[in-house]
Amino acid sequence: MPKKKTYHHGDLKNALIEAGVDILSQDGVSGLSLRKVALKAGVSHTAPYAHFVDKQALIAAISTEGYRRLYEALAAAVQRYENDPARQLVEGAWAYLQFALHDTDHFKIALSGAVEKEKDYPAFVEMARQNFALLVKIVETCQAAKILKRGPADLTAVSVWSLIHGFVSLILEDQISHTVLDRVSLRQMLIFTLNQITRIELTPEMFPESGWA
Amino acid sequence: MPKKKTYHHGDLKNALIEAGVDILSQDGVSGLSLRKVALKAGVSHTAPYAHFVDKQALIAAISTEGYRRLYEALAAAVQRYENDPARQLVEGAWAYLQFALHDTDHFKIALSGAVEKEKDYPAFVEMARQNFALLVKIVETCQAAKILKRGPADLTAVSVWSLIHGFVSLILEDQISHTVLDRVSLRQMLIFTLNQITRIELTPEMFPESGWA
DNA sequence: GCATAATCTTGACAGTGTCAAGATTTTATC
DNA sequence: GATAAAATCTTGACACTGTCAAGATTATGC
Repeated sequence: MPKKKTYHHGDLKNALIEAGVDILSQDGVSGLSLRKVALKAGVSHTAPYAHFVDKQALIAAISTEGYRRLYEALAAAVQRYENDPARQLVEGAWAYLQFALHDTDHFKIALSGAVEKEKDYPAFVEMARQNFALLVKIVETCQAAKILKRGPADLTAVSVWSLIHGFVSLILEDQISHTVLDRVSLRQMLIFTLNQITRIELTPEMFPESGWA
Repeated sequence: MPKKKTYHHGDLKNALIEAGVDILSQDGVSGLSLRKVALKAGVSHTAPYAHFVDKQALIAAISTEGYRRLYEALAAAVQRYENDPARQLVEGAWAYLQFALHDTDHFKIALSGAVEKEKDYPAFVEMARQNFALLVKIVETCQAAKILKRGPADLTAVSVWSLIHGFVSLILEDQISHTVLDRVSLRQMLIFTLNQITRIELTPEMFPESGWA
């Protein structure tokens, strides 16, 4: 993987982020070290300091990339089910869950507090803002279609996000009782959970898995 | 703090857990090291290995203690508002939030996946089971009072927990937009969120802060 | 073209989790 | 009650970590 020719790498910053993402999916959050990242990028162990003030800054960059991918997944789900608010809600939540399940450590590092003070990293904040804005849009559409309760869309979006994020987090932490999970599928449980906040009854049959994600 | 007399400590295991809890609240999750814990307990840096197979095992024990305290807080809220299901729901959620805000790192280590495989620690699993059982009870009471939708109580409990846990997690991660948080108080936002799943309208005025917690 | 900045390397340091070997104390067995 | 075994704790070591300092190399601006 490391192919060094010139003294200057050329695009080390992005190479480090890429290497970080790789190591993250391979060794998990606890296996992500600056030195391993540097090694994978083919530079010495302190080279990253030319581009990131400390490890937190690199983690923030990796988190930002994670948030970007999550946005892509969400936006794809929204776009695929244009003019079908209920489906947008369900598939958006489903995409959120799928991302967390398949890119677990990337999800965790971005949304489970690996970065202590994300506020210090504007790019991260901006991606977070975009994601939230997308959610608010979905919520507004759902409210217009009388699928969600009326009320300030941004407040409602926080509630909806809380519900989905909580469910996904508890799944990842393996906190949900197996007497429950043995009885219903993840998708059924997700739809059941979404049902708690919708004004119409959502059934799994209304949302057959399209199997493309 | 470390007062050593005898070669054998006597109750080192619990002393280590206590020291761990202290360090956790002082230096946070990232500042929690085996060696610091050992030092605080007044023993050498490898003494903990006589009681915990590795750091994860100590973290599991600390997490279990965290879960125990959370249970105490929840049980107190439930008991205080006997025969008032709506209030039990609100104050239970409020206690969950307060615990997370005041014992942030203890909450995080127990419920935000610091332990990789909690399943391997029976005491932890048991505390988790007890907490969930308490929640199921609250949910059943609320369902009987037509405050929550009907449906399997344990599934509904997962949904309710998801909502509260997600909200608390997002608060802790500082992920919730400040354009929202500047407008409403945390308690208002929590009640607004709970309102998404209740069949009756909860207003902050119905639940004045009792200021005892 | 040359000074200056950016980039990268080498070397060091303190702190980490964990293992091995041995010292000390308690417990169990006869 | 002596003694073997087990539990507990210490000392020392190892590899790995994030980070700093000093210097080497390359690119950039005037």
